Order: sequence, then C-alpha cells, then structure tokens
Amino acid sequence: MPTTYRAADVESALYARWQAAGTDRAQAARVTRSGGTRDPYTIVMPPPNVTAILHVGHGLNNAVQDVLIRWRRMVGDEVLWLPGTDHAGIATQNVVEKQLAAEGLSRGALGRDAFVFRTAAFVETTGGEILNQLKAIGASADWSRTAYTLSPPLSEAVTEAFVRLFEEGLVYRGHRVIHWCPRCMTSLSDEEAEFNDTQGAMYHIRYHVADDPSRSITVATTRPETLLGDVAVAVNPTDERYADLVGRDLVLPLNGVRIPVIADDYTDATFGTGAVKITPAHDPNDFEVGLRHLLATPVIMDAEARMNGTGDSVDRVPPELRGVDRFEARERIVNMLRERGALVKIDPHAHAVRHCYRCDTVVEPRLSDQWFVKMAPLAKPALEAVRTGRIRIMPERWEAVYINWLEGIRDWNISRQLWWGHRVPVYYCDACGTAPKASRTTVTVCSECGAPTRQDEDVLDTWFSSWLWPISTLGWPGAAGTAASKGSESVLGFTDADSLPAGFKNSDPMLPDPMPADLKSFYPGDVLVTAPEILFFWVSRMIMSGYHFMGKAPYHTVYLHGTVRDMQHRKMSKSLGNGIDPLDVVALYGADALRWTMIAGMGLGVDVLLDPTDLEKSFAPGRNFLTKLWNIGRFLLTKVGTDPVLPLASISADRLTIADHWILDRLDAAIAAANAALGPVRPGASGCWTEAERTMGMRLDAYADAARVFVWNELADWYLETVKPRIGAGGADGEVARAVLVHAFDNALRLLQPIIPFITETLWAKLPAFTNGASRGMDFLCISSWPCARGSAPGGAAFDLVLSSVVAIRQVRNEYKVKMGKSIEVTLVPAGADVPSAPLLAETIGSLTRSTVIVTSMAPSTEGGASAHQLLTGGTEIVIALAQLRETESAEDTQKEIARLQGEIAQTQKLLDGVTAKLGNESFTSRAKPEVVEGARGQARDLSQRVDALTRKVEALCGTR
RNA sequence: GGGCGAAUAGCUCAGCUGGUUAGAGCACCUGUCUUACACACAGGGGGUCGGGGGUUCGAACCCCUCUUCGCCCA
Repeated sequence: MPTTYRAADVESALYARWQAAGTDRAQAARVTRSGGTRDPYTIVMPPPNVTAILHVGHGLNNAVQDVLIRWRRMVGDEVLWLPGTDHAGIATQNVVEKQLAAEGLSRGALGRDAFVFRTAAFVETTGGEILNQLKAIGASADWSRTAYTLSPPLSEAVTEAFVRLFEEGLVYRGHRVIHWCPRCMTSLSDEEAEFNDTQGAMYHIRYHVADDPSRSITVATTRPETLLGDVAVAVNPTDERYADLVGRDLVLPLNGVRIPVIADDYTDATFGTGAVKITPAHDPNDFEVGLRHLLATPVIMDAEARMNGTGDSVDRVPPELRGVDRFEARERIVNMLRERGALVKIDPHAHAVRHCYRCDTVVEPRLSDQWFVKMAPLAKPALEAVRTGRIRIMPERWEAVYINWLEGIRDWNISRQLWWGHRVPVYYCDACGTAPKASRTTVTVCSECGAPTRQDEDVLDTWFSSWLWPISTLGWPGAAGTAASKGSESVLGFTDADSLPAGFKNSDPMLPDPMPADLKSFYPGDVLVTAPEILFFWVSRMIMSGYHFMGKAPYHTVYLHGTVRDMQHRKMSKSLGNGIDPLDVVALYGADALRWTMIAGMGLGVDVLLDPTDLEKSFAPGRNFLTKLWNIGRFLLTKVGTDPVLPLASISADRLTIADHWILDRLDAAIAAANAALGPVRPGASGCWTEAERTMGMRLDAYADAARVFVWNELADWYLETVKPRIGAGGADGEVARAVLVHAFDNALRLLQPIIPFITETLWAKLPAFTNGASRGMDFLCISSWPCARGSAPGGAAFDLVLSSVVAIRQVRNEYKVKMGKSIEVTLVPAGADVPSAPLLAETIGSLTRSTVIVTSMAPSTEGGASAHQLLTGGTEIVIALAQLRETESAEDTQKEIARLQGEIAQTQKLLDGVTAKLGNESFTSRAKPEVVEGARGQARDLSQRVDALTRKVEALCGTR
C-alpha cells in the first residue's frame, strides 16, 4: 500500500460499482406510507440549469445533500435523492441566440418553431452534463429518476397548475408596469430584477407654468429622459409651497406638452424639491398615481429601450431623439435642458437601480400586459407553516426574513417574452372575440365560432415549473388526475385580481387519484438544501405550491448554506476569474478531499473561504485527513494483518484492558456526538418542531469534527500507540487488541462514510474477516449500518492517568531537552482513583514516553539529588530525578525547576484567591445556586491542596542545595 | 429609507437557557525522518471576548448606547 492515498486510483471505478449494485436506488414499495417498513427520507436536488457546468457552489450544495442522504441511508431510511435539471428559459435562450449570432443568424430569422427545435437539440446533446460532473464528486442521487422541467411529464404538471390556478382565479392577466430587460427582451419578476447600489445623479429640472411663464416648479428626478412621458407633476396635498398651483398646467420643456399639477400623498414634501414628475408608463409608483388620477400612460421607449413613442405618444419624442438609446438620450436631454435654461442643478445621488439577474442590464420599467399569480392566498399557509414550526429554516435568522417577505408579498409576474419554455396555455379567438380560454390540451379551433384560435405568445417563468419540482418530479398530477380533466377548457371570466369572486377561499387541494407511487411514498419530503439567494425565488414558492396542490408542505426543514468565497470574501464568479473548478480538485486530491474540506469547514449558514490561487493550501484539511485515515488503514493491514479477528461481542469484558474500555467508550461518545450534531431528523408526531428542536442538528461541521477527533486524536494518537506492543506480543491479549482495534476502525469508517464515501468504502473492504465467519453486514459500506453505541462499562475512565501522566512526562522531557531516543526513569506516586490502576498502566505510560515507570506509594527521598515534579489533577505525582534528565546535575537546573514550580504556585494561588474571595462574599453564598457554591468550595479545596503540595516540593528542592 | 444580523487568538469560526483557568482548525515558534503517517509526531506562545454605560453575588452571554461591517427589502 502506498503511504499516501491516491484517490484517482479508486474513485471512478468504485462509483461505477455502486451504480451497478443500485445502492442509490429508492424503492417506493419499501416505504411505510405504501405498506413497507421503512421511513422515507426525501431530498429533491435543486435543479441546476441544463446548460450549466459544475462550479464549487454546486459542489458545496450537493456535498451537503449527499452527506444527509448517505447518513439516512445507513440509518435504514428508504432514501430518495431526486436529481434533475431545469430548462432555464432566459439563460438557455441566451446561449443559443449567441450561437446563432456567431452564424450570422437570429432567432427572428429562424422563426419560433425552428428556434425551439434547435434549442431542444442543443439541450439534448450538451445539456445535463453537470449531472455527470456531480457523479465525479460522489453524489449518490437516484439517477434512474432524473427529471427535467421541460420534459413531457413535468410540462404536463405546469399546464395543470396553470389551468387550475386560472380556474381558481389565482392566475390573471394584468396591465401594469413591470421590469423589462431590453437585452433579454423579456419581462422579469420582482425577484429577478436585483438592486445594485449605483452612483447616479439627481437632476433638478424647471417646468414653467403654462399661462404664467414667471412661475415654475422644479422637479427632482434620477431619470431625466423619462420627462418626455410625464403626464403630471405631483405635490403633497399639505405642501403650502405649491398649494396654489394645484390644478394648473405646466409645460414640459422639450416637447411642449401641457401637464397638470396634481396633489397626491405619494409625494414626500421633504424629499428632493417636493415635486415629483409622474411618468405612469415608466415607473411602477407613478403608474399607481396615474390610476388614482385617471391619467394617460404614454409609452416613450421601445422594447430595446430606445426613445420612441407609439400611437398617440409619437409626438412626445422630438424627432432628433427618436431611436436614441436611453442612456445616450439622457445625456442629450440634459444638454438640451441646460441650453434652454431648464436645468437647475445636478446633485450626486446614490441609489439602488434594478438590474437583470441574468445579464446585469439596467432594467427598464415598462407598461405591458402580463400574466400574474395572485400570491396572498398562496402565501398564507406558507407563512403559517414557518410561524408554527411545521417548517423550520436554518439558520434561524432567515425565518424572520422569510416572514417579512411573505407578509408584504406582491403578485408574481409569470409571463416571459421568450420562446424557450412552457408556452402559456391560453387561447384567443380573434374572429369572434370570445373570452380567452385556458386549456390542458391544445385548442386549434374556437368552440364558439369555429375560427382558428391563436395561442398566447408568452412562455412561463422558469420558476413556474421549478416551484412544482417537489411534486412534479414525483409524478404529480398523475395520469388519472389529468385524464379526468383532459380536454377541459376554462373561460377567462375576469381580467384582474381585483375582480376575484367575493369571499374566495383557498380550496382544498384536489389530490391525484390514484396517487402516483412515488408521490405517495416520498411526499412530503424532508429537507431542502440551498443557498439563501433563492429563498424567495424558489423555496417559498415550493412551499406555496406544496400546500396548494398537495395540502402539505414539501419539506420540514430548509437548510440554507453559505457561499463559497475567495480570500477577499468575494463571491466566486466567472467574470472575476476567481472560481475553483471542483473537477480540478477531484483530479488533484480526490472527491473525498473536496467534500471533507467543505463539510468540515462550513458552519451553519457560514461562508466557506477557499483560495483559488492555492488549491494545495485550501484543500489541505481534506487531503491531510484522508492521508491520516489511509495510514491508519495501512497500520491495520500491516500490523493487524489479514487474519480473521474475533467479533467484539465474543470477548468478555474482563479480558478487555483499561485502554480497550477507554477507546470503546470514546467510540460511544463519538457516535453520540455525531448523532447530536446531525440532530433530530424529523419533527415528532405533532408534525411541528418544538421550540428547542427548531435550531437543533444539521451541524455537519460538528459531526465531521466529532468523527475526526475520534479517529485522529483518540484512536490514532493514543489507542493505536498503546496497542502496538500488545499486538507485537501476540497471544490471547494480542487477539483482544486486534479485535478491539478492528472494531473501532470499522465503526469509525461507518461514521465517516457519508462525508468521505470513497476512501472509507475502500478501506472497509480491506478489513479482516471475523473468526466465526460472520459478515460485516453488506457488500458495501454505504448500504451497511450506521454505528450504534454499545454502552460499554465505564472502565475506561482510569485511562485518563495515561493521558495526563504521558503529557506531563513529555513536558518535562521537552523542557530539559532530553534526546528523543534516551530512556529515563520516572517515579509515579498515585493518589486517589489512580492507586489501583497505576500499576496496570505503568508499562503503557513508559512505552509512550520512552521511560521506565516505577510506581510507589511514597515520593522518593531527595537524597539522590534534585528532581523535576509534575502534580496531576487528582493528586498523583510524577517525579523525575534531574540526574535522569541531564548528563550532569547542576545547581542551575535545580534553580530552574524551583522557578518553574514557583510560577505554577503563583498561578494556582491567584486562582485560589479568586475562589476564596468569592466564597467570602456573603451574597454569593446566600444567593447563588447551592451546587454552584458547592462547586466553588470543592475548587477551593483542590487548589489549596495543590498549592500546599507544590510548596512542599519547592521546600524539598531548596533542601537539596 | 425600513427590517434582520454580526463584531471572541494573525485568519475562519465554536462557546446551548449568565456560574471555565474562554476553545478548535489553519497560521506562528521550538524540537524530531520515534519502521502507519514530515500531508506526520511531540512541546509551546498568543485573546482587558468592538468602545462606553447599566442589570446581577457573578456578564463573552441579558439591557441601553455608540462605532464598524454584512444581508434582505423598498
């Protein structure tokens, strides 16, 4: 076996073996909900974009999910980790449009059908590569169930959801100002239009009163180019400065259009000049003002955000500005205003400007007709779920953010002016003008007049398919469910949310009948693992759809992890070039090293910092730990050998040494710590997390830490060292030592498998067999059982003497710079609980410190010269003659030893003084809890004994001079 | 502008409902190729827990305030 672990030699072959054995496959029939015996444990993978390639953020996200999945699989749940991709409307369309542009083509030239065909072909050939990349990092998803949002079954779910919501009046056509990306040429939802802090300017512009050029109002705006579309200037009704101008007309500086001064509460008299220009077609707030005052809505920009009026508003844009881009128009307009004396001043002004989340173009507010989902009724149960603890969000602070957002929820614009996506299933008849119909099936002919129909041009927001992911991937709405409603059409009875039927209530969900097997077994699921960025985009909407269509939340825990950042805390991104390719890390150090580094280094909700310029340093924790683990394995195979070992259960307790008891006890503690860190897996019978449980568990780093401490700091550092001579000696006790060692390592591998599945599986396969032919459980570790504490006798506590005395002796050796190879003689004077065990442990202590340990009941006399002393807690003393430490004893050494002891006395005395003072305080002894006071008394006793003992040592040393 | 949160060792973070001599990993210093492991082992240094005030017998932890930073939303 090589001294370092070479991941590349095993990982891909091992993954293929797992696949062949079907270790990742879920079986619906085994689940209790379907008459089986196992609890289900379901995680749906956040679907990456079908065109995406793996980055380290995906790595982190999927590593977390895989750890949870592998853990529950070992515990014995019927585990389903459902993978897939989403069609990513804007992103994918952008990619293909770029390809077309390179070929001198455009989607317009190609036509809709050809474009969609081409995009589908593109996705067919290159899409979903990211899922294969996930296999390289060990993701144990059930690939047989891989889903895709634009596949026929999931598309059917989208249609079904749209039509149902439409029938319920929760999907409606709205005419309002939305976020428009002039580059992607589509509308965006509120969530997709992100705020970026921008340094802009506040332009103060003078509008003259129409019939009195001596008077004017100065408006303040950050977007002067929109003044061409102004229809009013609003002032606060209480603002006396402008009171007499309300109702009179102003003249727009560049196009001479007359607009009224209106009074509206929307205007903040203290902000800017107190006068706000109202441009209803280009600002959502202004649109609301316009509705209140029945104002016109002239559009002065085209879809590409160039200055251009349409219809009645053509003349509003002066000829020289027509076709000019909005930003250039801004400059030109400002210059024109300046020339005409209408520009009062320009102040710098920092504000947040909405940008397209896909392409970062400044979003243009634009008036148009869009499909909206009415969110308030859907949000209600989603809000309640978190408030009552049915769903917990971790870390907890995001619960407040979630609640805050849902309380102020706004309707969701689901229309996208794209071609790549689910086309809105609404049909119009232009011939007879009958009400538009939403339909589950394609409608080609108008049912009223027989004329050909026209399908809505828009497609749906990709998130409109993603929000169904937890149910659609499991088979919702089900074949029979849709068959029942196949061919049904719904007539659009109202066009805006305001006209919802009075007393409308969120109806009971219409569950599929019969229920698809997966939906029955695996819904509701358990945990959703994602980043906080899409809490609103996706997580909350899934909860809404889960309640609305299934009557139950899709999961009980939302786990929001941190972001991977570089050393300057910058998010890794392609444009900054500071990314880390997980596959590079896999190639260099292996998937396990990648996984361990990320999992062990990631606190709950805390960002992971990695240095893209130094992968070796960044992934050292993983690589180092794997090498350590590998070397423990090498030790086992070389020293323990491959001969069968006794099953631990066959060894009676009295044959176990103190060290054996100790390591078995530590193993129990590690298992308990890991279980505690991972926490309660699901809420109790009430279905709600208790207040305490809401924040418990899901500490993957603490779990990793517990396992690491056991393997490295307990098993390797101590037990392995104590066991070497026993194995060397062989015999019956050697067999016991082999058995305990193998047992401890076997369980350590089980404990670690979820985090580092490849190396643990590889080592586990090499463990010696049992003498009685018993099996270790399964063919593979990953489907073997999670470790269980034995509850071994507490005989291991005596081993603490080894820990403390070895450290103490090493300190002395180090302080006196005793050569590593030199053997010394040490006298150990046990006290208290150490008295019976000291003789049993002396040899072990000696072998760990290269010394001969003599156990006596009385401290040696000082006749032989001065000695170094260590006083262990509990009173046991260690005495080492200075002659042992130095070639020749010198007064200098004695002085040094005295000084060291005196320092220790001073330190102990200080502590003692503190405790004594506390105990002398009457209000402490009377008010503090009795056990606290008792504890302080005990502490005072111990400290004072220690001071006395140390003082006696110093006296003895002084006497030797 | 509104809301939420954070400030603990050089860095990244633990520290549960107030009762320790404030911890870990990495980094740092000193020694060691001790036949599983130098990707390691042994030993060590380092923090007035952001500033100020308060509550309490007792505060890293609770309250107020200031400063700095982050996130979400408008």
